[in-house]
Amino acid sequence: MNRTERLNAILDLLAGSGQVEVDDIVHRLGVSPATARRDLDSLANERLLTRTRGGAVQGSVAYDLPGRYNRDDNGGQKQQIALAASALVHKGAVIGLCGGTTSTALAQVLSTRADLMEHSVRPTLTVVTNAINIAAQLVVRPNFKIMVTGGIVNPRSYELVGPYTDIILQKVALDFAFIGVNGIDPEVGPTVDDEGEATVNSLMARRASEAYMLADSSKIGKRAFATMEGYHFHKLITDSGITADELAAFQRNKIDVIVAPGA
Amino acid sequence: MNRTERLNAILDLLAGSGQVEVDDIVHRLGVSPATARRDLDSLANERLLTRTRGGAVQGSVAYDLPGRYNRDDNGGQKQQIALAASALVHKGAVIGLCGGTTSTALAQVLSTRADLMEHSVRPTLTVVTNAINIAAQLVVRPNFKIMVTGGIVNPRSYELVGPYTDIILQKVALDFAFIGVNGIDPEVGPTVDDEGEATVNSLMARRASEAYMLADSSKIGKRAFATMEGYHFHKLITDSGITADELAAFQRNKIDVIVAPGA
DNA sequence: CAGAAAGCGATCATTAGTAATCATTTGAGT
DNA sequence: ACTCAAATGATTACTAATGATCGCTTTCTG
Repeated sequence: MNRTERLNAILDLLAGSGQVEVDDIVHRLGVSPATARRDLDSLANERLLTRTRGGAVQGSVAYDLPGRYNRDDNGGQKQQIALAASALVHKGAVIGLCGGTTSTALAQVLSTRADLMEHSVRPTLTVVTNAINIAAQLVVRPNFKIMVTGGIVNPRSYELVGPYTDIILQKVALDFAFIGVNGIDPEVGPTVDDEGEATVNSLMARRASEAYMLADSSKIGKRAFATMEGYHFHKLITDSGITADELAAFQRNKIDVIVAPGA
Repeated sequence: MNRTERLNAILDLLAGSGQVEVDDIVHRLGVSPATARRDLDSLANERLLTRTRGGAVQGSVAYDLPGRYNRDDNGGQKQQIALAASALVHKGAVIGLCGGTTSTALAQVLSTRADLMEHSVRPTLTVVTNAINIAAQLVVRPNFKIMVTGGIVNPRSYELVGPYTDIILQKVALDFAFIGVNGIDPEVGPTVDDEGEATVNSLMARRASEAYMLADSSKIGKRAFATMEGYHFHKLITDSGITADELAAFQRNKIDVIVAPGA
């Protein structure tokens, strides 16, 4: 049994009962615990499951609290970026969130912000997103209004893309858009790995009064596959890992950089 | 029982009665009071509940979600109905799935069907759904193509409804539609609890060559709030709990009934 | 109002799971 | 057959989760 077969077998186990343990994999597939963990970690990286201590659970649905994802990520860079972005969002705002880990972290921060918790007639926050994991995470908050764009699911990123996505995005107006990117270069601008996502991202940015790119400092200087044409980003939120040179380069290109304080 | 399961179990207890005590957790889940308190504190941090002395009460969160993969219902009626519905679906089909527990069970069955597992260039199954829990569940199958309709999320059912949903549904053509209903009466026809879902359901049915209602036998004779105008259903899939009288009544109204064999 | 009882937070030892490293094996491509 | 890279399993040190204990605070009750 090779690695690919095994990964599929793990997904099967998971589909059966909604969860799987390291020991299950060890016994049923006959590999060592080390390999079982590595497999689970790979699948978690692909966002095909969520790691828990001792195993994994299906998907990233809201109530399957990923024990670690929420908790000890608190000092991480993505978390810092998310906190900085959250600080911009006032009560009652209408925001757009695309997919990606940083946006997911932002959704997590927003979903636990105390001042957005109160019950009221109007939603305390309206979120438009093309990421079904973000929608699933936020939907347990009855005081948030969640709109999903529709489209074809990209299984690697949980994002919805395609022409149907665009149709719906053209019908909304956002106060803020937060766009996670896979690479951000002072010259080339923001890039992502998937051309479909690039289209959705730039369209979402255009529908917003203020559009922010989210990128941790490791993405700076990187170039991914697809550029986002049709929109010039002016604002970037990143972490304190950015160098002075990079900061200067962005300023030369008229991009405001918000640096989230370090941990 | 690991931590993740336990947190879910606590939310279940809370959803049942609106409150939960430390002692409940200690006895029913078999952990120490210290752990029970730590669990409650974690959930309170996530704003999923509100701590009280001795336990916790519901926060501003809706957790009675149909996405809960019916762990204890596996041999149940819904499962039988799902198997019967699955038998109708051939490889390569384009199907529509609305939300609800029965549809979720069908998604579960489809996602583990061996003949739909093979890798190929074309998707072995294309699923159009307005339920984000179903999309999240099926997206781990790379050989399925998943399309989400878009719209406003109904936090009680995980379903997307509203005008944006309709726009996208008008652009697809389905081989089969499977519509879960909350009530089915031989005279009144199918009904659901939410008028938005009724609209989406009937539209999805109209877009399909063959539309099936899914309803376990307890729903027969019941009437929910919203009717589905604009489409006359001809086919119902239910379980063996249906009575001969009910069966005859449906036949008088020209509705074919597929009875899933008992467990 | 006083005392009892229940709950709580803090701390610590124990257990189980994990990350990191390294040697060995496997397997694909030449 | 040979080489090299990737995958695997074993070992180690580390970290998270749990349950027990203790002293303190809150709440109940007589």
